[in-house]
Formats: sequence, C-alpha cells, structure tokens
Amino acid sequence: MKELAKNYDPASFEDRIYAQWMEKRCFHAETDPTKIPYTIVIPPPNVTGQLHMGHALDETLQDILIRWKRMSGYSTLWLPGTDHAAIATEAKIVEALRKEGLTKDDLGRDGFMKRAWAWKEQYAGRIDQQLMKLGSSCDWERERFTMDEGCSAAVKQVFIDYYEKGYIYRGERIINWCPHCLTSISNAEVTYEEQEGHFWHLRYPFTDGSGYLELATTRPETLLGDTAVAVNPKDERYKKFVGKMLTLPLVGRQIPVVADSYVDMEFGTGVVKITPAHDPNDFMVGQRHNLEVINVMTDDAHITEDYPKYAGMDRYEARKAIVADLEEGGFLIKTEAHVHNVGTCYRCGTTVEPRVSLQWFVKMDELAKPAIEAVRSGEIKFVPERFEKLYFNWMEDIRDWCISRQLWWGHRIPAFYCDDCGELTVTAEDHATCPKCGKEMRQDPDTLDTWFSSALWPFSTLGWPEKTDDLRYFYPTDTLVTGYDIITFWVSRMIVAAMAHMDEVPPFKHVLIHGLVRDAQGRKMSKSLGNGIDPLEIIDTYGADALRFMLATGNSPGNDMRFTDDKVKAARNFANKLWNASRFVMMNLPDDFKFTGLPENLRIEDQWVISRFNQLAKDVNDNLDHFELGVASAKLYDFIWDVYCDWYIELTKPRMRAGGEAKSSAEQVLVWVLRGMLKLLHPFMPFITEEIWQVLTDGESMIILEDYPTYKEELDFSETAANFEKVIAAIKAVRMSRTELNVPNSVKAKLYFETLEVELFSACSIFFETMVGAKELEFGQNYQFKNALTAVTDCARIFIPMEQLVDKEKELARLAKEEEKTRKEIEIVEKKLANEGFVSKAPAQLIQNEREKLARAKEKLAKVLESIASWQ
RNA sequence: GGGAGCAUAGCUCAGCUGGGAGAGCAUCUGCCUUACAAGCAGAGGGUCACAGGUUCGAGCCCUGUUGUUCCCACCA
Repeated sequence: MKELAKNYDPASFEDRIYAQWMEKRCFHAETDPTKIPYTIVIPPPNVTGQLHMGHALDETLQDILIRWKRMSGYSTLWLPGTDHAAIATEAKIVEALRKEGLTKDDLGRDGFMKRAWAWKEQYAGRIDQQLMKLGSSCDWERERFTMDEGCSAAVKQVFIDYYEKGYIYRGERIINWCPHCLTSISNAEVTYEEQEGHFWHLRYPFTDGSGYLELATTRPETLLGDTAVAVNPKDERYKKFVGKMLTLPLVGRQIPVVADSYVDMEFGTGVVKITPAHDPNDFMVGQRHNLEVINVMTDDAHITEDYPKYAGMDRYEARKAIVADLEEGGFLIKTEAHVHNVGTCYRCGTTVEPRVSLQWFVKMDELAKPAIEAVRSGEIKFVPERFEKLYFNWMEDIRDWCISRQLWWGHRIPAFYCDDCGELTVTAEDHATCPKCGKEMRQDPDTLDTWFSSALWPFSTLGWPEKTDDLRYFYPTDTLVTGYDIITFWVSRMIVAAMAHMDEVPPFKHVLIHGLVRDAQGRKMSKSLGNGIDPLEIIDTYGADALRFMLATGNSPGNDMRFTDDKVKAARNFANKLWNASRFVMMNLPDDFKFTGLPENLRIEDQWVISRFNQLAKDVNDNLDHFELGVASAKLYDFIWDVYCDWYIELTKPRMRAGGEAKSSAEQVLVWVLRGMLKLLHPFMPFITEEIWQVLTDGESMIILEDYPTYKEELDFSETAANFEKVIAAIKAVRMSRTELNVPNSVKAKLYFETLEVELFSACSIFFETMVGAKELEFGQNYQFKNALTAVTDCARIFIPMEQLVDKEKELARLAKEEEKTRKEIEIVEKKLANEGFVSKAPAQLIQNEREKLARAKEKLAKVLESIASWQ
C-alpha cells in the first residue's frame, strides 16, 4: 500500500487532483434522463484582474452543493456568471490606452473591442487559476460563456420582444450621469455620502421691481439653468406671488413663480429655485409646469458655450465664480455651512451629475408583477427568508430601468436610425436599411446595461432561444448562490426576465443569500482602503481546502463574516489533523490489507463510533438540505477531531498492538469510518479527501465518484453507544481528578470501582489502563482508603489510591466543587418536577428524562458525599 | 422619514421549528503518551444588551428601550 507523505502539504497534490477531475470529466454535465438534474447559478466573476474574497465565497458554497448533489446521484450543472463589470472593464482599457497616448476614437469601435478581448483573455487565465480550486466542480470546457459569444442572440431577442410589447421606450429623462466614466448609471449604482457643503441664500428680484424672493441653494452654479421658482400652493406667505415674474440674477432671464406641492414649507425659506435639467425633482416640477429644460453643462461637467463668462469651467470652478459674481451683484444674502448627501458613482467615486438625456428604458411595473408573485407564492424561496422583504420592497416600488450605457464594451442596442428621415427600427440584424427611404441606417452607439444580459443567464446559457436539450433538462435551475448586495441588481432582474420569456417558469427554486466577507476590523474590503485579501495568496499559504472550509464554517446564511488569518489557520490545522489520522491508520495496515467492510463481531467501542457516524451522516444531509452549510461543517469538524481522532483511534491502539483478530477487526472499522468520513467531508475539503482516498484505495477509485453516505437503520446502535458514553464519562472523571491533583500520567495506579455496571467497566478495563494509567481494575463495595483520589460519575465511584501523599485540602476542594455542581443540578430538576404546570403540560418523554436525570444526579451526590466523608 | 440585521465567554462567532448555555482563538495548569506541538489531557471565564409580556418553561416568541450596522427614499 502507498503511504501518505509525512507532512500535509496541499501544494503537493491540489493541482494534480484538479487535473484528474478535469481529465476524467468528473463534472461533465449530462442530460441523463435517469438522473435528477441539479442546476446552480452563481454570480459573475468580476474580470477586472482581481478576484475578491466575495467571489471565493460564491464559488465555495456552490461547489459544496454541487459535489454533495453529484455524490447523491444527481446530474449537476453550474452556470457560472458573465463578465458583469462593464464600466470597470471599459475604464481599465481606456486607462491603458491613455498611457499609450490613444483614445477609444483612435481605435474605432472594432479596434477597441479587439483590444478589449485581448485584455480579457490575458486575465482569463489568472481568474481560472484562482477559480479552479474553489469552484472546481465547474466543467469549464463546456461552460465558457461570454457576453458576446454565448448569449447575444438571446439579448437581441429579449430586447426586440420587450420593444414590440411596448415595455421598452426611448425617452428624455433625468438620469444619473458620471462625468468621469461618461455614462449614465442607474439609481442602484449611485452611492450617497455625506459631504460638507454650503447653503447659499440668494435674492431673486421681481421683474417689476417690487422686491425679491429669498431662497437657498447648495448648487449655485445650476442657477444658469433655472427656469422657475417654486413655492407651496398652501403657503400663505407666498400665495400672492404665484404667477409673477422674476429676473434671474447674472443671466437676466425672466422666470415665473410657480406653485407646486413638492416644496416643503418648513424647509429653508419655503422657496425653491427650479433647474429642470440638473435635478430630478426639479425635472418633474418642470414637466408639470411645462418649463423649459436648459442644460448648462457638457458631458464632462463643464459649463457650455451658451454662457461665455463661465464657459469651459468645471462645475466647481463655476460655482466659485458664480458665487463671487452673486456677491458682487448684491444677490447673496448669506452663506451657511450645510451637511448634505451627495450621490457618487459607485465605481469611480465621482459626484454624479443629474442630467437630462435621451435614454432607453424598460417599463417595469407590469413586468414586476409576475416576478413578485413568483416569490410571494413560494415558487422561489430566499434563504434566509428575511431577504424576501428586501426583494418586495424593491419590486413593489420599482422604477423604470434605464438600460442604455454610453460604453463600447457590451451588447449594442439593436436599434437603428435613419439620418435622412428619422425612422427608427429595432432588429436582430447587424445592419439595417431604412424601410422608408432605403438608406443604410446608423446603429445606436450605446450598449446595454450589463445586468440586462446577466438577467437572462439562467436560460441564455442553456441555449435559449433555441429549444435545446440542455434547456429542457436543466431549466429551471435549482439554486442561485449570491450575496445580498446584488439582490436588486441581478436576482430581481433574472426573475423578471424569466417570468417574461420562459412561460412564467421561475428561473430557480432557491436563492441562497450569503453575507459579505469583511476584513478583520469588520470593514468592507475595498480597493481604496487597500484591505482586500487575494484568495490566491491564501490558497498558496494554507491550501484551497483550508480557505474553503474557513469560508463555509462558523457563519450562517446572510450574515457578514470577518476574514482573519487565524480562522484559515484553524481550518488548515483541521486538515492537518485529518491527514495525520489517515496516515496513522494506513501505516498500521498490513501490506496485504483488503477492505471488506464492517466485521461480524463489533465491539462496544466499534458500535459506538459507527452509531455516532451514522447520526453524523443523517445530520449532515439534513443540514445541507436546509442550506445550513456552516452547521454541517462544524459537525464534521467535531466528529473527525473529537470522536474519531481523540477517542476512537486512541481506543483502538491497544487492539492494534495486540494483533490477531482484535487488530484485523479494528482495521476494518477504522477504515470503514475513515472512508465514510472522507466522503462526508469531501464537498467541503475536496482536495485532501480525494488525495487520502486515492492512497487509501491504491488509486483504484475516485472519491468524487463515490456515493454520499446516508443514515442507515441497521447501523443504529444507540443503546450500546449510550452505555459506552458511561465509560467515556468515567475516563474523563478519572483524568480530571488526576490532572487537578497534578498526578502525572507516568504514575500508574490500581482503580477500585464501586458500580452496578461491573460488566460494562470490566469489559472496558483495557481503556482505563491505556488512557488513564490504570494498573488494573477491581470491583467491590464500601471501599475505605486513607490516601486516594476519587472520581465520581452518575453510575460509578472510582478510587485511585496513591503511594505518595495526596493533597487533602485540594482533593476536598475539588470534591466540594463537584458537590455544589451536583446539588445545583438537583435543585433545578426538583423545582421543575415540583411544578404542577410542568408535570401536567410538558411532554411525557421530557418528564421521564427529567426524572431519570434527577435519579442520576442524586446517586452521584450520594457518592460525592461519601467520598468527602471518607476524608474526615 | 421607511425597512432590515446585529447585541451570547477577553476576541471572532454558532445555537435549525421554545425543553439541560457551545466552538475556535486567547488565558492558565500539566504533558515531547512513536499519527499529529499545526499536537495531547485538563481548568477558568457568560444576569445570552435593558425593561416588560406570553408560556409549566424564553438566548429563541411578542411589545417597548438603548447601542450598533446596513438598505431604501428625501434633503432646494
């Protein structure tokens, strides 16, 4: 038999194991009608050159689920995400071009796209390298979909369909514009931050010279585009001014006073200047009052040529200049400090500029209805459930979705214009000729919001709109794994798209929501803070299994987790423990060892460990079924470390030394449990389990092709196991009194038992000899020792007579502590049983348990008291 | 302003439908017991934020309070 290397070194086998899975096509998805399909969707990796810990979490969770399902007999497929980070991607490429002294326009659209693809390929290798170990169950060969290769037909189809049904329209809207990225960004992509600014109180004079209105603004530079001043119609102070004209300072334009309920009478002076082109609310007021929309800024937020004095200044320079001019002209009353929220671009951090422009929109209210219903009816379930509220909040208050982006990297909008006659055509063709005048048409230069194509992921990747076998077999998918931060961006839109285009069949059944991975201080990992951790470095240091296990353990779905090195280290130590335990088992196997399964004659400790394992298999399957990955992995950790390593292996050591049947039966049980354990753990730590498995089975099989263990009725030995727990309790009690009294392990002593369980303990005498330094065991009643330690459990009193003097005070103190603990327990249980309400209403089984507990505690107390008395 | 989460050991967090307060790390004690010092055997440490309520019984359910984090909306 091969041997495991002396040291656990993940780097020495992880790559090799991965290559084997790929070579044997272990995760190749098949539309096998004899199997149940299990499809999983995970979010798009961000192809910007860096994989974040959040993606590592996505990959890990989905990989655990896939492996578990696969071993449980399902045909599995995962749909990895697309490259969604269009803005960031484009920005990176533009930046690279700039360094070469080039712009997008120098390359042209085709040249730019070529360049972008080359850039993407360059990073793809790195991303794959990182992803492969965490998301190793992905059949990359088959599942490589990209934004232009895989699903552009689907994107066009959906766009045209929406357009024909009237869900897509083109309209002038006030949108968030990023003057740095030069593109519109959706409301969801704007982050608000508090900034210290000023409140400038201004004076707008009436044209007829009859005084002025005072108003306040935080953005004086937008004054150039003012086309009205508004007051609340109910405001008695200003009622008489409604309809009068004002002269706009510095500009001289005549603007009306309008009445609109949008104005808050309580705030400021109750008078608001209206700039429809540069504020969303003002835009709406402007629409209600038919106000002119005057844009005063260029794409990159500089003042336009229309205002020669300020032309070319950026918005902040213009603000200074205008404030100075206002002051000079006597229009400035006062300036106050003011803290207000400013919208910034979530990508580059630039303050967004509300801006009127012609954009494409999807009308959402109708489309949202079936999507809301899909969750409401329970067809789609969020885990944990509370995130459904977030979903409903968003969907029920949904706004139209601006889908056009002024980027080149993305799906182009399939709309064409005729420059001659102004005709608009929407078509799937790459070129269009005008249906009216026959001229070549010009395609809309914009691209679609990347979430528009991402929203189609659950079916576009399966070949839709073609009716492929994959689509029939794997749709709808089972589970979506993602973080709560993109429920609104992506999850909601996938549901909407599927309900609209897949005959109202929801795209997935479960949405497993996980939290964010934060740094050790609990801060969000971000580039600007520089606190991001590269998963690849962690893998290099500790191994992929350790990182995976850490990510899956010790947290519950939807809650954020902090990333610390210590946690990864703990996971690595666990892997090391498993490695060494396996090594121990294997080095004790004879050369001609054949695994034949559980032997006929199981000893008590065998039944105990088998029964515990059986229960573990049941628990882990249950937990995984409920997406409780953290609980499942914690149970595996406890079983492997505590039950198997610290107890069972130790228990078998005397048998291994003894040889003969004792040894050979122990070998079979050790290997049986080890095999089962490896299989149960495999989804969580695939590499180490596969490596150990292959050595253990002489490379004859792969663990990923094995069946996942489940609960077996015939392996339930809970009664024997409960008995054996008594032995464990006794060993622990003896250990405790010995260590408390500082009796080293090397000091051997005879143990005297007072117990009714003579048979049980004498059968287990070997364990007392090897584990707590017992010379031999004797059973009897009414022992009297002058100089002995006592260990008390609820079914036995054990004396350990010592040759050297026992510290009487210490031993008495220890016993007193024991007495107090036991008395407390008795008190609690007695109180409970004395409670009439409890006895009459609690379940019978519980009452029975309490009675037994009381009896045991009383027995124990009696024994403790006896021991104390014997020292007097 | 609307909504949600969190508050449990020194730290990081588990605790699934209400039924004997847990883990890892840290601390202390004793061990190189030939699988493992990345280890072994033990110990100490918690009014489960606070106040009420429901219940025979509350870390868990309800109400309120405080602290904290996040999301959405608004902020002229």
